Amino acid sequence: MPRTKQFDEKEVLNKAMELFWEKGFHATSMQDLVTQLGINRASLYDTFGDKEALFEAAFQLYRQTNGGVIQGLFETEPSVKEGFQKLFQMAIDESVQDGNRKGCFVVNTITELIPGDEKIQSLLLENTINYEKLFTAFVQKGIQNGEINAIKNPNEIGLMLYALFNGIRVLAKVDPNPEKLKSIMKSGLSVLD
Amino acid sequence: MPRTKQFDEKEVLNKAMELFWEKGFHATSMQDLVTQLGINRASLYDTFGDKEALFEAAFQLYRQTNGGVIQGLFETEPSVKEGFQKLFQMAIDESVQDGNRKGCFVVNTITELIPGDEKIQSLLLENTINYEKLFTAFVQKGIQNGEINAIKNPNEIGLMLYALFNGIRVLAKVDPNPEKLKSIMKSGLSVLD
DNA sequence: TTTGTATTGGAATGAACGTTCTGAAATAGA
DNA sequence: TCTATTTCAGAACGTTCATTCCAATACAAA
Repeated sequence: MPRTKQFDEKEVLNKAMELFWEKGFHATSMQDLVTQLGINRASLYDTFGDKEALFEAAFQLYRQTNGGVIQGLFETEPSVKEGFQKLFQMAIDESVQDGNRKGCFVVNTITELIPGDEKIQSLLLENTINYEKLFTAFVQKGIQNGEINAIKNPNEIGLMLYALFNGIRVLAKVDPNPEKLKSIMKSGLSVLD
Repeated sequence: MPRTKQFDEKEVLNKAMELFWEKGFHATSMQDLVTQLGINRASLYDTFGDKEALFEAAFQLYRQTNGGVIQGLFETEPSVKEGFQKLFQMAIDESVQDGNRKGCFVVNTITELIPGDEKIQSLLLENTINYEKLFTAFVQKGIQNGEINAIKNPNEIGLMLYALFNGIRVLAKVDPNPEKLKSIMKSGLSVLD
């Protein structure tokens, strides 16, 4: 009976993600979204709700996409040291290649929307703890397979590497210099030796 | 001849800094500033110029204050390892004690205003490079006084510690847990051993 | 082809935005 | 005390904000 949608919902959400990722929540206006997404105002509201709901959907899409990549890398990579190196190198490459200097959507959101809305705040906390566990477990795996000295504390090292990962994403926004970022990675990963 | 100012310029700028620091550039309105600063709209514009100029002045005040503290610490602290530990502990304490979860004004500004205005962008780059040099030079000092093994690369380590410093400020915003942050510090500073 | 329902385009809403303006108030020097 | 000059209070400016509304449109089922 009804008229069919003239746009692909996933495609549109992807564009919204890019926009919020680049400009942040407050600096992105609904007008920006209407223009860039190429769909009508009313369709935007009918499909995704208000600005906050759309942002949250876009953020979740980012989490899902990136989280999947990292989890996949950790699961398939037999060497833990190489796994971490690949992960950091991926982040560095992304920063260096991104002409828009978007940085990391998660980091951007943490710094922009805390303090603030409680919903997004708990989402950010949950996300962080997930990543910390992922990092820690991967270090643990390295200890179990003998790659990493069993004296090391996997929790401490996992947390540290995740913090460093975030720090790199901040610095890469100011100065996307591959050599410099590689130095940081090298020195950071030396804690695994 | 003229009527004298009824407010202390430095005091007002300090309040503006707090507000921008907590909410960021875009989420802070001129109305917020007028209300919180307790001075008149016209006085605000006459004294500091427009919103952008006021933000920049507030940001410079933050840089000046914080940069002075760090530089002072590095100059007076005889032990490099202890110096770094004190620095990180200061950042952790600040994060844990700050009920408003403001985080670091520099990190917040990097993630909010890049990409964007070129003026603030080059200011941020200059600031970052300054800090990196400061960190690197302090590691160098540790090598010279025999505290740190001369095999180490001071540039790599300095950059890494500065990246980690920024990462901690991000994570502390999501989860200001002192034990966790201390673990990160401990593991990070182990590169100096 | 007709009918019913969801989508669409675009105008319209009122509030909030950054900024400017005007006139009254206040004070240091003459 | 008078005068010159600046600050101050608050209204007013034109834009932009997020959101809603209303016909007009388009399409699946009858």
